[in-house]
Amino acid sequence: MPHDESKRLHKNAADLKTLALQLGLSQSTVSRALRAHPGIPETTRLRVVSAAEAAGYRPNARARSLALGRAETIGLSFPLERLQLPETNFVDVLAGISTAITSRNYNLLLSPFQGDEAAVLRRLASSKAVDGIIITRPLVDDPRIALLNELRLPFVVHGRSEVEEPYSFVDTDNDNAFERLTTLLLDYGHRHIVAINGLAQFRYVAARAASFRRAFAARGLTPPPDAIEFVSMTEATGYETAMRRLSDAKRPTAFLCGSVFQARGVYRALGEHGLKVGIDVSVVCHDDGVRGFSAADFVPSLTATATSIRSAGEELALILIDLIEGKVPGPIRKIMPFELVLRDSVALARPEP
Amino acid sequence: MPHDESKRLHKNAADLKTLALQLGLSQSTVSRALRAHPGIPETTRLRVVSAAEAAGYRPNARARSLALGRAETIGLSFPLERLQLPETNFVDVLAGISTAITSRNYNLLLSPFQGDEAAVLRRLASSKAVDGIIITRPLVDDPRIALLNELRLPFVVHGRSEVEEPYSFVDTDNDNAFERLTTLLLDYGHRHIVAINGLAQFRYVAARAASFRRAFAARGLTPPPDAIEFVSMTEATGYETAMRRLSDAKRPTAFLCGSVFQARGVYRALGEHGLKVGIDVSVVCHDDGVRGFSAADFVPSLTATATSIRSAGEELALILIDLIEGKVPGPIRKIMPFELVLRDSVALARPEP
DNA sequence: CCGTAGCATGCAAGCGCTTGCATAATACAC
DNA sequence: GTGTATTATGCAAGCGCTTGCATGCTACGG
Repeated sequence: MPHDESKRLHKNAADLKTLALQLGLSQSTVSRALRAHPGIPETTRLRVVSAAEAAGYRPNARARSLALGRAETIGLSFPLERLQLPETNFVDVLAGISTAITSRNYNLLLSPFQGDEAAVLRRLASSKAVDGIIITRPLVDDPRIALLNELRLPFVVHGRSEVEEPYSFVDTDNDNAFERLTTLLLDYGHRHIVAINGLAQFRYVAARAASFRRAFAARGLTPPPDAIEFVSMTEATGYETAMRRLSDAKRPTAFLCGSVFQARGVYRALGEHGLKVGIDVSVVCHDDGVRGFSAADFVPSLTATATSIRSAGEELALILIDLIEGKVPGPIRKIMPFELVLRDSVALARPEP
Repeated sequence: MPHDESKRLHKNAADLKTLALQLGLSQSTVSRALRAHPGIPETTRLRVVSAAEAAGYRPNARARSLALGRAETIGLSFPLERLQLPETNFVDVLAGISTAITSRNYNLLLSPFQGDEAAVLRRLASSKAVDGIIITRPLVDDPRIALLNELRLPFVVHGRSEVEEPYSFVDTDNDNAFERLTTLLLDYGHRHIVAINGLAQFRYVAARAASFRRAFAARGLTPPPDAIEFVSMTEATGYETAMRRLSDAKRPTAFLCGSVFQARGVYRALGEHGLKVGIDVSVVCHDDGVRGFSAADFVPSLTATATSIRSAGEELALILIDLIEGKVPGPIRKIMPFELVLRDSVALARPEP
């Protein structure tokens, strides 16, 4: 360390001990004054605080978290690919989480993983690197929930699972949104609707499929078994699926998409078939409010159930922090609201030829 | 804590002490065995390691970092907006960093901020929350570099600055890439080229402008002063700029874009003017390899200097970790390679009418 | 003027780990 | 069998903070 002396030239109090020394007080008093503990008279507190400020003192987070048993840090565990795929709403969730932790003065530890997520969660828990964790994309029957309960690490799930275990979550209102979208198309006279859903292993996909059928059932109808397509949430699959279904013997009159990415593919497929969206064929969609993919910007603009996945991210982090700090008791369940925004992509179904 | 006893039911060794007790060894020996210190016989080491594994023991990261003075965590400080903007290569950098820290077994602490970055850096440094930090988007004369040197916090900059201070960086080869792109257009006979550059406050923008002029100078030419446009890196500004310049009295024959986002806007503007890319007007671009925005996928495909900003992210983290661990000495400077990929967006300039 | 309540502050243990130094045990040369 | 290397392990002091408990002091009623 060639510059060791220069460090001492700044009369910065690097630690509590020297700060206490400078003030002629004990570490305990200084520590308590800085944390505004009751029993410390206001005058001392002010004296200590201003001395700390002048010295540029900040408590050592490592020592503090060891003594306190809390690190004021939350973790986010996610498969590395979610940052690599072009079409992902993950970044928006991350932005929401970032906003929340900034406002609550927490830190965010990113835990990307490849392969075994359980191992990552175990490591995070037993190494006490974080006070709690956010997990995403739960499966229908997700083993991580039981694991985290067993590890006694506070956690919040983005989405729901079917497990019996108690857990906190923030989820999109899939049930109502998809029922609403389906009902809208039915109202407009559509009966031959293709729902482009996500991959069946995720719980929200099942929920959406059920809502779709429920909307039909509410009018005494039953959609044909092939009405729902279970494919990934990308433009490419939206395109391929639409292309395939448009060459069905009986062409669908409407498409319901799970994401704006898929909807974009559907628009393209319709264009290639020379069909006009909102005239020849109707399209509706669920819109998570992903940056740069607004349903409002589609041409023609896309009727959609709008929600903010960014707000969901904020909510996730806020709930987790409340849980960690014991401000709220048991499992918190939060369903994010949505609204149906009517735009130009839906027309009355043409009478059957 | 209602479940306190159940914790003890698992005979997991929660800490070194109990693990040592179980093994009939001292904490020192167990600690050294786990870290494979020399002087610990192989047989003891194996015994300890397997016992630790069986007990599911993992060292407490908080205690470890306090004792060690290192947290095996790096920080990434960035303005919150960079996660909110739709058109950003930041996520790709993040993906690269994530990959690298996973492979080196480090953690990544995200420090989004709004407003005063210097305060964030100060906090990060004096609270010892991270061992080092990555900063991005340096200004021509960036004060953060001096600050971090003063704080003695290891850091790496994504990009370069003009400051005298020593610092490590990873940067795109802006100089050669833009000279190469400009030369290509000049080779094809273009003289009336509009370069759509970034905002002038960033150092890379200045470098790119200089390279553009240098390519002209190499043939004894000088571009007109309005040849370079300093605008943000978005589709919208690419579009607006191109629209504006296409109605110049003398229409440009080629556009050189700083990012694929801008190039996308230029394509759209040309389309609206009824001009064919690669026939009527040529377009070249620098392509950072941003997810989902490949120059190869443009129609017609876009000639570009290709680099991987994701690899740059990896490099950033690897260098920072080497710096932290003292594996490399002073400032490391790394310029990422690129290659010029010829595609269909460039044609010979039409002879002047 | 004494006793005691209450206020301001300090002592010291402890959070769980690392590590310099010491010590006990063994090996080997003579 | 003694002396010295060498090997295997342990002791205890920190890392910088928090906090339960103790202590000295002032103030006030009687």
